[in-house]
Amino acid sequence: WRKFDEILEIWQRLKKNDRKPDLFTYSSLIQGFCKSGNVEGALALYKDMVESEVSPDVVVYNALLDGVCRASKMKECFELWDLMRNNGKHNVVSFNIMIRGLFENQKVEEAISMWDDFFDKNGTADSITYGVVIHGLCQTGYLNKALRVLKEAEDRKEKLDICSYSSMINGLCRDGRLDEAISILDMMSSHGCQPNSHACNILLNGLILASKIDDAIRFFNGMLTKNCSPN
RNA sequence: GGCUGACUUGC
Repeated sequence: WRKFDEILEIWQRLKKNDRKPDLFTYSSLIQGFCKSGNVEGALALYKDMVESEVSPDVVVYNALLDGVCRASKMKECFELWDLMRNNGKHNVVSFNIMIRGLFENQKVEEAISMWDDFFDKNGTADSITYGVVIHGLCQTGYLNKALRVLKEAEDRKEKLDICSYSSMINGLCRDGRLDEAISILDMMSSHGCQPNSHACNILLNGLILASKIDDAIRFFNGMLTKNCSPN
């Protein structure tokens, strides 16, 4: 809160001295407001920036989009999204934020269709897109669809990273599909992603909670010989 | 110089 007052003071001094905040000033402040939960403040800054004829770029829009999603302001979210599409101010990060936001706000159908659209239109998914989609699908019970997304990405040799795999493993464990979880973990390094201790711990925990103690011990012994040593 | 994803266990 002290920092917040300091920022306000600096801001007022900036404005009083006729120093124009530039794109990056606005961008940093908007992000800061969003991250501290003050989306209204961020939107006010956005308005101020437009009035001052500093044109918001895709990073500013993305920060706002993420802010409204986290604040569950879905009406504002869709409005902003339309604006971004109409102005061509969106990129893969925008899609990642949107898909995550839709899943987080129980708009599962919308999240899935946004992903399908993106995918069909040859939007280039990055490893974060896969992480968001797989995590979202697992959290909402669409395990098989998540598995399909993962396998298809593997087949196309697309970038899947540790977050996609650990989400998938976590989802399978929580659904009691432990054998599949084990096989995903066993196979991931052959697809270019080394398991880390976080991923191994998720699986170990799943095995133990399911009382599969023998499997847990076998897996633990196997860890010692793989790249993921226990922490 | 500014934007997005896994959260196991313990604390």
